[in-house]
Amino acid sequence: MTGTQREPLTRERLFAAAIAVADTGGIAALTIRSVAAELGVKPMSLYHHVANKEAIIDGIIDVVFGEIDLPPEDVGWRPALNHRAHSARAVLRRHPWATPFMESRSRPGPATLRHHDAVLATLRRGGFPIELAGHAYSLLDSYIYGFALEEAALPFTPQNLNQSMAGFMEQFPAEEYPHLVEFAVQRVLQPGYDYADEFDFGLELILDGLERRLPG
Amino acid sequence: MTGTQREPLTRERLFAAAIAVADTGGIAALTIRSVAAELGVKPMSLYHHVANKEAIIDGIIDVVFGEIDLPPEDVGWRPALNHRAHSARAVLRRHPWATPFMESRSRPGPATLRHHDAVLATLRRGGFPIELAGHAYSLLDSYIYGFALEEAALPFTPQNLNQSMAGFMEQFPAEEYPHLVEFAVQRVLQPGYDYADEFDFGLELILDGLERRLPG
DNA sequence: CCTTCCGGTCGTACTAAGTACGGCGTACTT
DNA sequence: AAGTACGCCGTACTTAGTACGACCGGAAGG
Repeated sequence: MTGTQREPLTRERLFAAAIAVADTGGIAALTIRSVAAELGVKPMSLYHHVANKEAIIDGIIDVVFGEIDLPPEDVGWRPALNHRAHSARAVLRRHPWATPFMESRSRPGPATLRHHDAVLATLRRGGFPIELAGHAYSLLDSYIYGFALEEAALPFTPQNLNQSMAGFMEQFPAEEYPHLVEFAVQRVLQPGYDYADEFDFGLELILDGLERRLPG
Repeated sequence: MTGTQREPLTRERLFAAAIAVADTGGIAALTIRSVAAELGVKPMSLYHHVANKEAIIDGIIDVVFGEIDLPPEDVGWRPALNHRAHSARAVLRRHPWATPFMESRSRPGPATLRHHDAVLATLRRGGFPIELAGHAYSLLDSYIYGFALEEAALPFTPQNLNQSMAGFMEQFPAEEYPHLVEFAVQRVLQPGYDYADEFDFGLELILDGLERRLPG
């Protein structure tokens, strides 16, 4: 059409555009039309590369899984799982819209399957009996996803914390929720507080507990 | 219109209908039109009771919070938190669509605030210094929500497990994911396996770890 | 070089959903 | 009996997913 040659559309470019849209505007902004616009293309063109919007979600979730580092194989199970947990959290922080979908795809992609396989391998190689490996995986991922969910939901960042907290606490009668107020004043509003720091406490507690439950 | 007198519409009836719709058809089925139909009323009638669809979500999430038992005050912190965790999980199992929204409301309702206040009270009364109370709350809720998210996402139930697993494993070349296959065959497909049982392992591990970190 | 064919893009249009605007009936007040 | 206010709804506009089939440009074959 114009003189500038257009990159040909591919599933990869489509998914990248979809992720860019979701990163910018949240999952609600992810529409067939917005992705098409991001790509400089008309909506119906996407349907030659994906079956429908569901397939786009499937695709971008697998891309997100691919961004998470696999547990390194050259260290013990504990540092390996620690590394993978921090990587997962960093990725979910970059793509906060993704968390609710990570485990909900009925057609997991190859990166997803490879990831799960590698984590199970780490556990088994680390000496976890199969049952304990299942417990450990469930616990770790529940924590990681749950934490990502909470972090994504926080209405404040360390920067705007004071303002949003003030507006927040005007909404309700403080006397009715004394412990909430105590926690806000004595903890959240103290200098240096950052919810992100909570992640390591839970992760280390969980890894401690798993180590303690390892046989032999 | 007809002879049968119609119940007057209220926010409470509206929220109850919305929850019924979501429980039946998932969050995607929750539309202004479907809620109106559930109530035997026309769509625009709802707008006399709520500002918009967001306000309906706000409302039903507060109702869901209200269904969760507060930690009982007449027992120690550990059984109290255990009780509240199981109650939360049971509620989120009943309303699986709710999990991603539980912490994402920028206008939490009274049941939500009361709930958070009561949990903090339990921790503080149990001897948790304020910082540890924050750690504990973040960890517990991350785990509970994360677990609920995973449980809601599982494509199988104990009943249909074998069939869905079989269909599932045909989708990919088994040799590429040996640990996934091992886990499926040696664990998930064994009689008596129920993902729901994983909840207690993690919860007890977390409560153990918290107890261990309590001062004095 | 021209024709044929095909993969990929797009125009049109239908359906579902959120919701703005204003009408209208019923029941209670005075 | 007339006014009034509240709550219900008819209509219609906008955005979104997507079915259907047309169109176009380059590759393949004569």
